Amino acid sequence: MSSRPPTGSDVARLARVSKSAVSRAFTGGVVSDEARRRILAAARQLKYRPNLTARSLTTSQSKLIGVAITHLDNQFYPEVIEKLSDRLASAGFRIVLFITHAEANLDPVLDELLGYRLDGVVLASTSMASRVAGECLEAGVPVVMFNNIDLNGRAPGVTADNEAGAATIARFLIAGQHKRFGIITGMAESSSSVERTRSFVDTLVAAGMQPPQIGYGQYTFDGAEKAMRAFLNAPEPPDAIFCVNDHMALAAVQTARAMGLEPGKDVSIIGFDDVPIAAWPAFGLTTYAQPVKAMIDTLVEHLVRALEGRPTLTKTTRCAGRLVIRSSARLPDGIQIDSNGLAIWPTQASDQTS
Amino acid sequence: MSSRPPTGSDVARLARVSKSAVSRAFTGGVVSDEARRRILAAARQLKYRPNLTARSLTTSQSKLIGVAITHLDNQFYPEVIEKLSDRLASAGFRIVLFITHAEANLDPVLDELLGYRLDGVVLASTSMASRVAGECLEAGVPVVMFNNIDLNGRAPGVTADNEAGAATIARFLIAGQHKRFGIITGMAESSSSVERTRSFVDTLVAAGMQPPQIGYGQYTFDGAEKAMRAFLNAPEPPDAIFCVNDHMALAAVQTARAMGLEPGKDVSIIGFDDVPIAAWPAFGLTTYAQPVKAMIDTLVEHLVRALEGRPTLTKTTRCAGRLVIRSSARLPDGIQIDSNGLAIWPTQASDQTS
DNA sequence: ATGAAAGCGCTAACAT
DNA sequence: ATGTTAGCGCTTTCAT
Repeated sequence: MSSRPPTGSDVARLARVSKSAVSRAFTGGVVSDEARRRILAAARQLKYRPNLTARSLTTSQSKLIGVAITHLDNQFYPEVIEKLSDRLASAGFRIVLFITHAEANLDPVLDELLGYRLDGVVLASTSMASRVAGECLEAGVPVVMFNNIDLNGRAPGVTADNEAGAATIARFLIAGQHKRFGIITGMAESSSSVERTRSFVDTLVAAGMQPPQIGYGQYTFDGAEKAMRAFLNAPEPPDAIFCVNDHMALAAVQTARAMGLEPGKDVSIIGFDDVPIAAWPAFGLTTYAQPVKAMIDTLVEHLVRALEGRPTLTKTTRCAGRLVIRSSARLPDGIQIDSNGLAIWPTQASDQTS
Repeated sequence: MSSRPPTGSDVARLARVSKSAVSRAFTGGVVSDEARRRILAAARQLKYRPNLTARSLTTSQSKLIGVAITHLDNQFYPEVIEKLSDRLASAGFRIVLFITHAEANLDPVLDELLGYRLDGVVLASTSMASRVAGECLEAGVPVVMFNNIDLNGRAPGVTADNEAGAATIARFLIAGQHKRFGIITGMAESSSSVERTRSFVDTLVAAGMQPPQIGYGQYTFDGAEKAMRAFLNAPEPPDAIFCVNDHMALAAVQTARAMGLEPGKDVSIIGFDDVPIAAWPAFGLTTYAQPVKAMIDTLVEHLVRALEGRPTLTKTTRCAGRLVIRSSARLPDGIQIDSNGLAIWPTQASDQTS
């Protein structure tokens, strides 16, 4: 059935114009109204669509953005991908997906990543992100890091304001009269985890509190559960626990319940992300919401800037989020409720570039 | 920095061979060991990688598979995408993502979908899937439907065995001595929803039960919650409710609890999918597990077959899943527990092509 | 405003 | 085994 998709030449012949005229008609060039009419008619008749692959060969623009990401089981990322896809689509770009499993050998992935002559690459929490970023940059492909920083400081990035977020959480917990703190961290090489952890610890200590006990959750449900059990079985269990992402916080909430403790009452648990299910009645997770929309906007801005050849920043933009107060952590006195029915804890604004 | 990526000619020149030799070296053609050595050395030195775009122009194979999907908020799809990406990657294909929001105008999407000369397209629960399938097929692009059927019966597809699943659920509920049934459906145009609903109703009626009350959940959390409230506030509320996917079943569980009812005790709720969080302690959702792995394998098989020009089936393959029994629905007597600690309800095998 | 011609980087006959 | 040649389908000078 599929003889061969029609080409621009086919259309040109039928419309009795040159190939160039067809090209112009489809790329917004100058064509007389009469010619355009004939071309469009011929194109419709033949069901012609410009071959984007051929176009990209001449324009050296693929209109394709690579997105590298590890596992989608953290609810946060599907959300990010969906929003990113939308924003990029309206700018005429499509996403080529690279789901990387901390593979031993990066080279095949790199060959593809660079072979497709993608217009840009987004590196979201990929293992070996800095190495990949370096190679892309060397090949002249713009890179933007997402919730992740280039250790070599060459690629721009966008993250939530991890410092402010973790500090806000610490202060909220202190204000709630908690005395013994715990933290469940993510992967050791994750900058998000590191930054949130450091800020949480620093804020606690600066306020004269004991530094928190540390559990290593590896960003997994099971890891968080294990860490939580260790906390709660200890002689002096923490009464306030910060999990560096919601996925683990949700695990912590359930583990606490399984051990007969009611989150928000017997023990306070706070997460980071504000994934959709954090708001579910079964959890009511208090968490620091990442400003996904703002982050994506910034990300796309970086990308577009680089694409237009404008000088690309190599800074990491940190977007301020906000603490969404629900029921998994005990409230301090004097909390306000906003118009959405969400409690809002005053947090100093911070949306600067650092 | 980015002068211009090196081309095969650059490598050829440096290695003092012809372009074709370089091409052969990178595509597994015949080259003498000596030549290959020089070529590879030159390539490494120049950091050369074949331009996949140019290659696809000559081979008319892009090694790109389009995946169209609506919203990722149903936990089931991230899982599918991840597994699909893995399987395709090992066959040398990458995914180009098309997240479609029931848009008014499909044409721009189609122009892209077909413009990239994708090697194949997967249509997963997209609105207008049949229309899109038709256009792709006409353009000579292989299409496989996922959990969705081509109304015109031209594209092959793979789904879970919805009939068997819903029937198993109905029988399980009947065996559990339930008397009044309810069902919360998805979108009216979703074949999965339609098939599951029909089979559930038919099985109930064939067993001499009253047909279920119907709630329209639209596949959304809010829709399911609303339907659930209507059920439970009625004078004669159902004591057993089947939600055609887990996303809604999870909403139903929480709604029941909010109304003071304990799922599995006061009311039975069963879902369909077995998304990861269905297994979380907070839910313990009894649900019919879609055999994702088998489905993906079959899907990729269809794709590869079409790609190799082998005669493509236009049948829909229905993969048998299994009922995973947890705590959200009252147990019949005589249930067995398998080695995973999951209860297994005997279900007749069914993995045929229909 | 339009067409002719060149070329993007690659592979695939077709020689040799 | 290797090189030469001719495209793949498009955009883009450059003339006219």
